[in-house]
Amino acid sequence: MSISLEDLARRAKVSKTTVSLVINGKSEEYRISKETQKKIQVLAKEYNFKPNSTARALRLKKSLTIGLIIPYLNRHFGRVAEVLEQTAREAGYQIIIAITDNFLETEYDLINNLAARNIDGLILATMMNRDQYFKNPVIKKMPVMLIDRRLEGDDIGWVVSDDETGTYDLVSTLCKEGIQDIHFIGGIQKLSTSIDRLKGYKKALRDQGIGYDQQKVQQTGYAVKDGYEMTKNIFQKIKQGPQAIFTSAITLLEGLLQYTKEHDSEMLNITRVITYDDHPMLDYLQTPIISVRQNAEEIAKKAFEVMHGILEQNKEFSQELIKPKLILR
Amino acid sequence: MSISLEDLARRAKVSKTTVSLVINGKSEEYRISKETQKKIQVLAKEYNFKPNSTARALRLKKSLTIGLIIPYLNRHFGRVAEVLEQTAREAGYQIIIAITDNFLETEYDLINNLAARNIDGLILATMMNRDQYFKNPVIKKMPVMLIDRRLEGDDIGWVVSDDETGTYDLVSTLCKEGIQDIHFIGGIQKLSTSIDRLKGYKKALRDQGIGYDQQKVQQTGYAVKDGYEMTKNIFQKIKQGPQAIFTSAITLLEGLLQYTKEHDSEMLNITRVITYDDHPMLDYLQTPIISVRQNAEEIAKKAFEVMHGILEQNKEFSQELIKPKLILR
DNA sequence: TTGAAAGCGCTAACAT
DNA sequence: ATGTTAGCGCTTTCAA
Repeated sequence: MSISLEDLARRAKVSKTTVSLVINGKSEEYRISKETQKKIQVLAKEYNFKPNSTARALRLKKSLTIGLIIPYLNRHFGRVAEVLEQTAREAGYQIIIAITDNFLETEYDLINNLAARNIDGLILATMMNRDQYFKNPVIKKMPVMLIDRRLEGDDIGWVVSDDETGTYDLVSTLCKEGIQDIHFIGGIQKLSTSIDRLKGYKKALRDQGIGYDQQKVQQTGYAVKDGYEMTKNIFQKIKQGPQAIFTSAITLLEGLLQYTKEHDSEMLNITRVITYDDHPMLDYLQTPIISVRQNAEEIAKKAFEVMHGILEQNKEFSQELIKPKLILR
Repeated sequence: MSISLEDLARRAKVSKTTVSLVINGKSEEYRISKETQKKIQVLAKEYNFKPNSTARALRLKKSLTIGLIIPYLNRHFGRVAEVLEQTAREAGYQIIIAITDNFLETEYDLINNLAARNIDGLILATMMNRDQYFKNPVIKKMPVMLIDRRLEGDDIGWVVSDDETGTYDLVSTLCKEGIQDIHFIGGIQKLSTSIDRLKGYKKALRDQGIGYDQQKVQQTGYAVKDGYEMTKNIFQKIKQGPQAIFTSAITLLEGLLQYTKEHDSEMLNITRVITYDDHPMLDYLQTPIISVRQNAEEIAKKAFEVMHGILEQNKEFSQELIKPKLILR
């Protein structure tokens, strides 16, 4: 710990007030004499004085800290966190990250936990629904921006990928190759990511004049093993393999690849695969897999920008759809 | 902000002390009556009371916060961060993450930055050398554990993968397949990861009776484009392709794959590839790539355990080598 | 132009 | 078995 403001005041033979004013750049406003300023600044440098941020936070009831709650630190969220951290730091804010593993109960815990740490705002990839969201006592009292998953209504701020359009483009591309039989492997049904991606899928089929078949849609969860099981279900029903499968997340794709590898890799010569989320390694697979890359950087920057506006400029929250990028293969 | 301890005391019609004791689990020690305990606990739950951690930190001069400085949040470090976060939280600690992108200057900035936030300890994947490390004024005054990269000497605590053995096993495996011509594509030369991996490579060759050829070793950096360039160098010298290439990190492997894909993917039918670091997608590449998976979970847990021991039990730092796992393909 | 003092929410030594 | 009180380091109102 470096020396305290009081120590510094004593050595400079002035009051705490004066030191505080100088340190916080309010010398002009309070007309502290040049020489007093100088004296304090020199001593501050000499003793490497840094105001104790804990005391400051307690007094100001502002911690210059923003909480980030996400399901995991995989490629996409890892990148979001990385960029958010850097963007925030440049603006003098600290990000603290907490991981839910997609458990609602964990999310509740973490929200309380972060709130107790006096975060000024929260950026959140939530498992809650609208009801749960508005019932949460912490959420009610704190600026919140959702990322990744949005909730209905114009009274909640969010920055998410344009999942519907992304999926629409992806599925349409395939349809235009003449493929009609496209199975949908999805994640957690109630999340907007799932809802919007399914919407895009349906819309693409409709626009291409292809009938929608409920039987071809499965949504059990985002884990690798979910992808594995859903793939299994498809191949057990259609022995010769379907024309195509869409996976709604990279983890589900992993499950699919695992299943086909364990069983009959040749299947992927017949079955075309497309996926939401991208990964550089996809470039090097045997099977060409078309994907959609979410713009993690843009999402992070925008989310911070809006949060910053709320905290420091009394701005309103807003809702932002970020275009993902189709990666043809 | 939730209600304060004082509020709670007022509602329970007891003093702050009593509430504090009950909340902090010292009821027995101070023989608070069962009914008082009950009363307070019920009210605490009812009002969702969480002690203000800023105030607590100020009073105790402990922030219950540990800084984590790493180069990026990729797969390996992302996993380390994830596990560290969860482990720490269970012990009542908060992790704050900062990203250097492998720039020494950024690292210095971040160290100062975190220090001003009163972190109790620092877990650090450093770019510093021994000299720089001991000269740093912040480092001198704070418990520090290195991860990923170690520094020489027994006066610094660290938890890192056993890079030498990992590489040794990897290279030996290949040698035993009868392959003798193995090129080494490495990262930032001065880091222990590079030094130890090169050591393992040399030792494996020696033990297999294969001569070491300086010409076959390149180490320019850990970026994807470094991997690309180093691969290019090899293939431009050896038109028909070398027998094998070892890449010292997954990013370098990506560079290699990119080069071979852009040029002549057939090359990988001749050239065997092995890599430090693993990725699930490797299972699905055409070319079977043997890899070494670092035990991110173990590294994170151990690093926290040691740090926790230092902070709360006056234990000494220690040095821990964590065994990575060979993944045959 | 500067200082005194209150108070942010909590813990713990000391009292009762 | 529980209460009183000082004080952690800082900012800010009010006073001088």
